[in-house]
Amino acid sequence: MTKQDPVLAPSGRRPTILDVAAACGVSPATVSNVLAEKRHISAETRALVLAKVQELKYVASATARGLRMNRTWSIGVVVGDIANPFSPEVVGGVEEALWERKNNLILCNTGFRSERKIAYIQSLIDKHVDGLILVTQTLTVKEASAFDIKRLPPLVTINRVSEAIPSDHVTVDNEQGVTDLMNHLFALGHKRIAFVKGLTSSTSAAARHKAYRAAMKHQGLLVDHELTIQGDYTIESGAIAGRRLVEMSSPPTAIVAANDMMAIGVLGALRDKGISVPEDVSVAGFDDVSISSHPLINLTTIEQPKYETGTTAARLLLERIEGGPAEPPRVVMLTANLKIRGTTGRARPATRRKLIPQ
Amino acid sequence: MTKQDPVLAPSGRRPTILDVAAACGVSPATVSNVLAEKRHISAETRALVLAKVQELKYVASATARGLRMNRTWSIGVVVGDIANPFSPEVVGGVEEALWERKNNLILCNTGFRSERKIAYIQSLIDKHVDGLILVTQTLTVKEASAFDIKRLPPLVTINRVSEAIPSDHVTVDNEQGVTDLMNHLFALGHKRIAFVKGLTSSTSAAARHKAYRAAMKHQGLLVDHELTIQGDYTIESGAIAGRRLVEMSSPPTAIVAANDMMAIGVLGALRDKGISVPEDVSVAGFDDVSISSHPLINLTTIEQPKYETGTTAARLLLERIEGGPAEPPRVVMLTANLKIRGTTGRARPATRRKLIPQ
DNA sequence: TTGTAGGCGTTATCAA
DNA sequence: TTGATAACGCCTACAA
Repeated sequence: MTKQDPVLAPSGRRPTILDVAAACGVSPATVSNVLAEKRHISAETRALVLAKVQELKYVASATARGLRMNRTWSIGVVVGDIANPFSPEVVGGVEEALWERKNNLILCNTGFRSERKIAYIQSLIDKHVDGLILVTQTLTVKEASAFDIKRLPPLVTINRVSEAIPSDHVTVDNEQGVTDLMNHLFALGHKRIAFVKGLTSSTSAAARHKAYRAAMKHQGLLVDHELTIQGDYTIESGAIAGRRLVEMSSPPTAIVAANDMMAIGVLGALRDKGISVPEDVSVAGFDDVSISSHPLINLTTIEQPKYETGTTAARLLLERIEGGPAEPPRVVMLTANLKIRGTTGRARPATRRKLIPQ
Repeated sequence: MTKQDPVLAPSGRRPTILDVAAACGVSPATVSNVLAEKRHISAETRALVLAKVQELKYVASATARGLRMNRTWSIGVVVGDIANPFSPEVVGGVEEALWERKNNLILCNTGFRSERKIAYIQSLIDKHVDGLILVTQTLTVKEASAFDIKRLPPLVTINRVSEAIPSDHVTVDNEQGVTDLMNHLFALGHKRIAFVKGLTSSTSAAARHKAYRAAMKHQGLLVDHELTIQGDYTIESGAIAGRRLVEMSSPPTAIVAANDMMAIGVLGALRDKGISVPEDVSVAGFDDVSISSHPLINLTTIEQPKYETGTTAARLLLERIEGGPAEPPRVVMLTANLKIRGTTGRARPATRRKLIPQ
């Protein structure tokens, strides 16, 4: 004889709305309405239903509800590299905002591989996510052609405008940030300032580079193309750039990297070469990743409000999902804050170094 | 006529299996079978169906399929703090392994808040995830009582054994790692070694602390309780611990932290106080977070293979999901690797410091 | 205030 | 080798 628990549904099987309805002697519709608080239900039945729901630990199946309502309360978040300190901070913000609205976050890590990005987005479409957030990623026209654009859910991009598809966009004021930083360096007497670029495909990287050149010109300085080095936002690329720069016959007195990770890479390379920062060279980054404020790094940088970037993107997306497509694409540009720390200082007279044999 | 914006006005209705069936003049069952490769279909119809599928860009709705098959191909991953550098590396590993098996990752960030953990797990149950991975988190008996345990999907815990529920478990050999590190310090002449503990609730933190005490005893050294400081795995708690330790009347010659973030906090505090590492004090951590190997940090630590921890956990989980609950819980213990870097050196003679006035 | 019934898009079972 | 049909669990017109 099997011992039946009168309260719990048969082991493992979760109770359905029918079980609750039966237990209460009402119709499933009533149970649904009690839970959805859609139409008025007599206090009596309401109480009964709620009691039974609790007793049976009934929770509606999100799958069934999703099928019926054509919603999943899930948002796909596509990042290039979750291990890059920038990503988790943004993702943390997205997560928080989604949590507040009872949505879930499906994390997709592309490793910046195009095919994987496409495959992931396709699978997100299959899963019927309600929306998509692209973190420092975009959809090229070519990539977008891989699937039926009409079936893409609402989209928000972070730090990189979407090429193929109009979408809401959250970014930081790159131009202002870099300009502030450059002025800080000019004030310190720097004239020979190098720039480590980010990926060319990145809108924000491009904007930062552009602002650098504009600031140089505005200051009446020549932009030496030798002093612009291509990086890819990784710490390693920063280290390589750093080595190259200090080995030059007439090296820069300051190095600006398009993000903190590269700046930190530069710092590492300089340390390995025994070059003092900021006495010999000044270094600065962009983002203000959490480790940058550590006393041992102490990097002068431009803060991008990463967490806020994430929450903002999520909220724009949820509004769009609820509100419908009526409004035109929105762009939110958060302010960049210059954080002056220990890696920038007065420029060493440019001539001195030349006398030192390589 | 309104110009339709493809993304902002999304949801061109996606074709269903019925559309494909109709277009081919076959039954939906046949389409399903072609796609699932379940039963034999004549080459002719097969080709026809596949062609139409391509033409219509038909993809089965994961929601409908999930409802029918009682599977979602989604795994919930619950982390305490996604911004802690440890998390993204593990999550990256999980993500990769899930990707290989075409599963998705639903990320839940609890901020170590119990109610949020409960609410998240409940929502994951609602969503019918096929499995759950708890990263440096556990379910206490009390927490587990919040929902019907029978309805919990298969579970894998990382770095913290599950109290309430039997589950597969992936961790690192904490004891061996700490023992190796302690022997390294002993060999350098350290006797007065402090320990910064992790959260008491963490199994791995407890194991690391235990191994520290065992090593001290085994070496015939007294464990001075003053030298054990409670931290919480954050960089701030490490900084606080560091300050307290060096302000002691007879400070330690070496400080071991239960994780890298706290060790890095210690380093920051020492730097702020002008104390040289490793000349005045040696410092070591546990995890080998990516920044630890940077030339400016250069932290001696014990590597936990984080990425591999993630992939292993995911694979155990997927096996369990496919294979059923038959087998008993498994434990995988990865080996810990001591990484000797620049923050550990010969012990300064214990007497010297006493002469220097505070 | 409540109940009935249809359908969301699949897959599985049975029948042909 | 293929087709019809019944679920899966829910929400929501429409009816009562």
